[in-house]
Amino acid sequence: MAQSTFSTHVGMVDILPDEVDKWQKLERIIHEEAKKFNFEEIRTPIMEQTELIARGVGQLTDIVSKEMFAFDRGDDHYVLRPECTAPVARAYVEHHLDQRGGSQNLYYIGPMFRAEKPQKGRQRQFHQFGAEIIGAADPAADVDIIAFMMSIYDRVGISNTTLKLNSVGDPESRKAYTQVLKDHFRPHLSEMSEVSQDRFEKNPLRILDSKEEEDQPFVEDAPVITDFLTDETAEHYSRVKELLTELDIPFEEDPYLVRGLDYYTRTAFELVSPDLGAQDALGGGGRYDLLIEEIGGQPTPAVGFAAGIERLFIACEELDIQLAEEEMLDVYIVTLGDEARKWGINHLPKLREAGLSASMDYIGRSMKSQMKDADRENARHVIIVGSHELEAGKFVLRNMKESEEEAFTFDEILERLTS
RNA sequence: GAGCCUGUAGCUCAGUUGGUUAGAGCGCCAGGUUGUGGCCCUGGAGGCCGUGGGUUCAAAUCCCAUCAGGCUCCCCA
Repeated sequence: MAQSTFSTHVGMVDILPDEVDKWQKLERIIHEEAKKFNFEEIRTPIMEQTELIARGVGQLTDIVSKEMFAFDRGDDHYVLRPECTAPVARAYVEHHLDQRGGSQNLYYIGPMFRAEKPQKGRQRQFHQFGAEIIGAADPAADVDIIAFMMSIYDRVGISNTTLKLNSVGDPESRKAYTQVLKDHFRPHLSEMSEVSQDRFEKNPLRILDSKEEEDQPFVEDAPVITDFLTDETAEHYSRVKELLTELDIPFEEDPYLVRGLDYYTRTAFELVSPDLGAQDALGGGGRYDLLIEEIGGQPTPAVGFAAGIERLFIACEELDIQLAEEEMLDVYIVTLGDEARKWGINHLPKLREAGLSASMDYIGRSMKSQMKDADRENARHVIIVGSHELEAGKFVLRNMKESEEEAFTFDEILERLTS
């Protein structure tokens, strides 16, 4: 690889012209699906106050404790947002969006930042799309969020995914469960991994997430949270499952699914794909009924999801899904000589005003090269302009797909191309 | 943050036990066609062999370090 003077920071990648088509296509799909599901887009700043993320995401999470890009400027603490749920919740509280009436159905697309060691499907600047329903406690909202998420993968054509589902309880059920869980692990603690021993104090639920071999025997026969849910939360959970079944959205219950962010309550879900390797989560989310209050708003139930765009593209590649369609150029003007070139420069705007995409050579290439360039740009038509044409006032219009050509006046050409 | 693997042209990759001016395909530029793309033919440009150090008469090749990427772990999207 040639050494260039500057390069991107580790884990931050350029999205080059050749790949940008698929980004635009995916964004279009997301906007269209959002419209169908009646979600409105929200765009929040890329930087937030560090305290918001710390409170919202959770002080003890990896994201906050070791993965934040944060800096101070004067008395202000800036952080590059590592996720977008806390920012959206912040905007909801700050701008009193509850006053718009009803629940707020919001979605976003944008870059997030986490200072992790990069690997496939994991970058320091990565992109997520996601949605939140704020102000609705009904299980129907949980299911609508999941349906919205799934509809995007359906549109893209990624179908071999597994939706994992769990309920992580409310504070009351979690308290009871945590007690039982600790009692379960305590006698074996010395035989368990260091991380798990650490989590035992900080967040025992996360031990269930452990992939350490020595932990497996104890995780396998651990009690499950779903046995300790309060009546209300259990009812909520079974209602979510009923609705998913009614909507023909297949899911797998995973009693050990624990989300890594502290704000989740009740419903938790994750969409995994066998096409992704180690980083196999396409997206995930859940209910977070405590977050809005935690960051200073009124107690407000909410549910949301976030999904990784780069991971979606990796899955597409594995499945041979071509997202981008070929870009076409309506007209390419091939010019021979200075007079022709002037003619071209003068007539390009007329083509564009007529709503056509139009281009020409600016670097004085041979006719053959200009034709090749037109071909490369996927031009539907080429207008050939040389001294003969200028004298006759008729220009060769070549249809590149049919390989047919005929001479017309410029007005006739406009007429033919726009009709 | 830890372990393992890999860095050669814009891209994908050859390069023998260390041995002259480091190769191919694709792409790019040009010519074959005094004014016609795709196919074909010919030619050309393009490499500090990731970077720094070491061993050696001699290093893309061996050794060390470092950086970057990949795979696991961790974590998550």
